[in-house]
This record gives sequence, C-alpha cells and structure tokens, in this order.
Amino acid sequence: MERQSLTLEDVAREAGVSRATVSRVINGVRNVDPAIRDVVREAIERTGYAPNRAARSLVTRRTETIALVISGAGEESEGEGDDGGRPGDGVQNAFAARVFADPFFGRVISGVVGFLRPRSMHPVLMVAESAAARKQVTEFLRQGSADGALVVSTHAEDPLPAQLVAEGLPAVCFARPALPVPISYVDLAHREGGRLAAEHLLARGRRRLATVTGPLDLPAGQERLAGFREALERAGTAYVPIAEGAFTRESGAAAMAALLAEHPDLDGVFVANDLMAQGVCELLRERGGQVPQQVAVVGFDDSSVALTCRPPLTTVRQPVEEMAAAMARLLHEHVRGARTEPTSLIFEPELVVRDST
Amino acid sequence: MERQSLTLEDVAREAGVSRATVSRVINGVRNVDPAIRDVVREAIERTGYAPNRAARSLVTRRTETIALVISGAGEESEGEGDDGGRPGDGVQNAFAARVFADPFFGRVISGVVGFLRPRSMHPVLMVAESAAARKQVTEFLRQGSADGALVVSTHAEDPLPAQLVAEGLPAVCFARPALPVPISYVDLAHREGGRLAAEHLLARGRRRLATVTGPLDLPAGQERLAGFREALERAGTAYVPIAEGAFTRESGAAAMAALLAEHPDLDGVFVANDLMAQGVCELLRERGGQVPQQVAVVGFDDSSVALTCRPPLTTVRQPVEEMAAAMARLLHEHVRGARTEPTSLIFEPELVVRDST
DNA sequence: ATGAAAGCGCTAACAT
DNA sequence: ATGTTAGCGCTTTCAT
Repeated sequence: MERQSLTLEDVAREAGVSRATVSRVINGVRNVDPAIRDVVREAIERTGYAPNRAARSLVTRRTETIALVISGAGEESEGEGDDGGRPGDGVQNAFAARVFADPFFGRVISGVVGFLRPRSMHPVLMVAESAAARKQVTEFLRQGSADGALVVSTHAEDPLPAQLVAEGLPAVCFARPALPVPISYVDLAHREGGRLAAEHLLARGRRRLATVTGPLDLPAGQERLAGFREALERAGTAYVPIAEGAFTRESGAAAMAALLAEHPDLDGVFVANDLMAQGVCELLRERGGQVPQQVAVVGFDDSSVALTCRPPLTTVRQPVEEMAAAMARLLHEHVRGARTEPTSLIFEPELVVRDST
Repeated sequence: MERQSLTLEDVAREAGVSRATVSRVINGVRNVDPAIRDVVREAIERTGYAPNRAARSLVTRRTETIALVISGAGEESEGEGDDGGRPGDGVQNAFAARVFADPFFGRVISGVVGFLRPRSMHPVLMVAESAAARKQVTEFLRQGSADGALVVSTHAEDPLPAQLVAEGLPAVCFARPALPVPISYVDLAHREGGRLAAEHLLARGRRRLATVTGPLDLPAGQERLAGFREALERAGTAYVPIAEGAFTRESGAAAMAALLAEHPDLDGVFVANDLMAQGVCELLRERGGQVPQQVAVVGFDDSSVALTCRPPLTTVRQPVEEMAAAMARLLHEHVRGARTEPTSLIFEPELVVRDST
C-alpha cells in the first residue's frame, strides 16, 4: 500500500545515480552502462516505483491514450449539461443503450483493445450523439487528454469527422464518412459483398429475389445495394424489389412485410445486415414460411446474431475486429507522425454459408 | 486549427490580468470581480483556449478519469506482452470478444457513461483476464492515469479486487466479490429474485419445476438458486431438480437437455439468466415443446435478449443501468474523500411478465 | 556514459 | 480581489 508519492528522485537516491539516468533506464534510451542499468532496475523494483503519467505527458505532449467515439447525429439526450451533479441525473442514456445492444460494437472494441493493449494503451470510451457531446469530444482532445480519436458513426450526417479535421486533431473513421472529409478511414468493399450475396442466391437457383437495404443515406447502405443489383443485372435481371431498413431487427421485419405485400412469391432475399435478417427470419416464421425451403435469406456482417438466429444465417462476413485493429494502427501512425496523408484501408468481405440458404 | 500551444499565460496577457486570475475564472473560484471575470471569459473565448489536462493533473493529483475494468480469471490470452509492435499481433482478443457479445456489458457501459458524462468524465475501458493484464490495471492506477476503478468480474476467483485493495487504490465492484474483500460494491438482492421467479411459476399453476442455475461458485448463482429453493420449500416442495450452467446460451440449452433427460414431464423452469433462457427456449422448440403451454420459462436480468427471444421472456429484472450509475457514484465519492468505508448498495429485482409463462 | 538544470502549464499558498 | 511565486514529477538539452 505504497502511497503515490514515490518520485524519480527517490529512486535515483536509492540507486545512487541522478534523475536523468533513472529516466533513461525507464525509457530504454541507449547510452546507459549495463551495470548501472541493473542497479537502477533493482532500485525501481525494490521501491515499487511507478512513473507519474501527468508529469511525463506534460513534457512529452503525449498521453498514450486514444478516444474511441461512438458518434451519432441529431437525437439529443434529454438535457444533460456539463454542470452535472443534480440528483437523479444521467442514470442511463438511450443512445448509448441502443448502440451497445448491437453486437457490432463489441467487435469494434475487441479489435481496438487487441491492438492497443500490447502497447499498454487503453481507449477512453465516449458517446457523442449531440452537439454538446461532440463539443466534449473535441475539448477532450484539445486539452491533450487523448492523442487522437477513433470514430464510429451511426448516422450519415455526423458532423464530428469534419469538426475533428477542422481542429487539426488526429482521427480515423470506421467507414468512409457520408460527407466528404479529408480523413483516414478503414472500410469494407461493400459493393463486392452485395455481389457475393447475389451470386450465392443465384447459384442456389433462386430467381425471384428482393433485398432489404440499409439506410440509403449511408455509403454502406448504398454500396451493398449497388453490388447486389449490379450482379443481378449482369445475370440478366433488370429489376429487383427493394425496401429500406434501418439496420435494426424491427426495421428488417417491417421491410420484409412490405416486400411480401407486393411480391408474395419471393424465393430469396438479401438483407443488408444480420440484425435485420434476424427480423426477416422471425417474420417469415410467424407467417409460416420456411427458411430456406421457401425463402432463402442472406445476411451481412457475420455478427453474433448470425449464429443465434434460427436458422443460423448465411451471411457476408465483415472482418470487424481486424478493421478496428487497423483503424487503431492507422491512428497510432498519424499520432507518431509516421503517416500524414489521409489514408483509406479497404477490407474484402467473405461469404459464410450456413443454413438460411 | 489552433495549435495546442495556447497557455494560461497567453490568455492572461490577452485579458490584461495574471495567470492566477484566469485560473480562478476557469475553476469557478469565488473572489473574482464579475467585470474581470467577463473580460477573462471573453479572452478565453476569443483565443479558443483549452487548459492542459496533464499540467492540471500534475498539481491537483487528479485525472478526472476512471477505469472501467472487465475482469476475469485464469484464461490467459495467447502471449500478448507489454512490448508490442510485432506485426499481426493482437488483432482480436477472445475474452473481450466473448464478453462484449453479452448485452449485459452494454447496459453497464450505458449506466456508467450516464453518470460520468454530465461531469465531463469518461471511462477508460480495460480488459483484465490474465495476470499480466491485471498488472496493467494496477500500474495504470498507480501511475495516476485514472483516479479509481470500476470492476465487473466474470469469474469467482478474480484476484483483482483484492489486489486493488492491497495497493490502496480506490475501486468499486459490480456484485459482491466471491472472495471476501473490504471493498465497496453494488449488487442485487438475488435471493429475492429467485423467490419472485418461484412464486410466479407457482401462481401460474406449475408444479413440476426445475432450475438451470448460474455458476455455483458465484454468489449470484448461489443466491438466485437459494431464493428459488426457499420459496418452493415454503410452498411445500422439498426437492427441486437443478442443472448448473455458465450464463451462456449454449450452456443453458445443455443444462435443459440434462434436466429433461431425468424429468421429461417438467412444466416450469427458472433459468438464472436470459442468455441461458434463450438457449432453453430454443432447445424446447427444437424438441417440439411449446413455451409456455407445455413448459413455462422464467429468465433473469431483463437484458435485450429477453425481448429478442421467441417467445419474449418473462424475467426477473436487474436494474443494471442504475446499478452501474450507482457504482460510478460510489467511486466518485471515494475518490473525493466524501466516503471512506467500504459500502454496499443493494438493489431490488422486479418481475417482468411477458409471454414465456 | 552521466549529471546539472531548465522548463512543460498549471494550481495554490502567500502576500498585497 | 488580485498578483507573485513556488512547486507538481518528468524529459531533455547541454555540459562534462
């Protein structure tokens, strides 16, 4: 139970050297006599010294911390200000609750932590769904509380990436921002994913196809649809019925209901994410439809619900963990100055065949 | 795009006052002439000044940051060290991936963020499933990178709480540690929850009852079972079949299979969490059993899967968001010195009736 | 290869 | 009510 008051000075005295030498040993700088180095290390061990991060940050101008921001647009949370402290405030946060219910974010966190942890770095989790919350994010970075930001947007109109760039703050996005911004990002070849889904359904002999799309103001929504359409077009199908969803289970079911109302004889559907595909499967089952005998369903993401779903989903895998790790690596390079230009890193999707087709 | 090099000095010069005065305005200290205060505020606004956190932390010895630790025991991840940097390392993390697939953690994060954000504080997310990872957590705190830790353990033998206490680091646990440790925690009246489940099943006229328990080395597992048993005992039932699960969907299905093998005529089952209850429902459906007509199922938690599950689950609600917010508040009080003794805060469960009973 | 010393930007006595 | 000043613990020239 050593009180947090041990300083470099103490260790230096213990080892019979100067502060500077101890600092060099700790930071692994060369030019230190191996014998002295060992003496110092032993002194550190014996005293249980832990360097003070604030003091180090003050001089290095680095925190070795990055912010992981889940960012939305619009939907303000009810009256949370910066002045906190009133009783009963902020017991929960609707946006945060909804967002973290999506298994997608668990994968992002897992990937980010996978990259950061071996480097003794840890992400600060921030939720930014309102202008005030976005302000908190930029302030946080401008104060030097973190070296940069990883941003995962849930909406097309998210102004955060542009704000970050305008402030000159290092940042990397998951997915290309819908609004053009000179910022680095990792993304998936969504179009290719749509193509994979179409070809698989065709190969299974399905001909009366339709698709439940993601939000069409999001590049991911547009591109998955475009790839699907393109492949069908090449196979000779000029028209394909579509219904737009919102990447939630409920919206998937609703979109499918709309599709069935117009085209009761569908035999295959490409759904732009697994959560919506789950909704689709449930709706079909409730109506007595058999998946895949009657209607084949292809999802997108290969999230945990793809396995939970009955039947387990054939889906287009998005390597989220690897993408998240790459996003962290990109940011790390920007912060270190090893990379300066906005860079895009595109990953390839992969079809995972299970029982829904 | 102001470079991060604006200091108090600059603002002071701009406002024509001393550094100290600017500092007082920023920190809301009294004894500042309202006129001067406004001049200073304007200068801050004009220059776009943001105080440097490291410099402030260095003198206040506070970071206004707390660590949110998801802690396990045993299961080491494959060879991640502190020296990072080899290519291909840490793209993902099995423990983190599994943990964040559980909707429970989303609720914890939501509750914690709900409390912290109005105070301009943000959690640093840490995953600690190995001795090395736990070391990172204590080092992080000893360096003064965070003021304290919120720890959510996934295993009974988790040594982290005891380590934190031994180091004199402020910490609060979600749930009472299985090993006795003088530490603050928030928890649920699990026994009461078990009782609620039993009484509801009895009220529904079910008499051939059984239960799928959580891990019995966890207080939550033991207590939920104890409460269930106790209530049945009072109603005259001396014996109830049990099968132990691991709080995962798969383990729930397996436990139910074992139960059915011995007691094919069950008409009601209490399952110690919703994830396992989902597994139970799926197994029953696969075997042609009707829920609730044939077997009534009561879950525990009221997590998002309770709604996703077919049929939607009757379950014992655990107010996770409020508990998480309370945990953050408790830690905040400990850090501020407003509270010194280890404190327990017990929340009451609530029965939520849906379609599975 | 090592030490001395100058700050990093801020807060908090203390003096006025 | 405001200014002056002494550090907070560390890294990093610059000497030696």
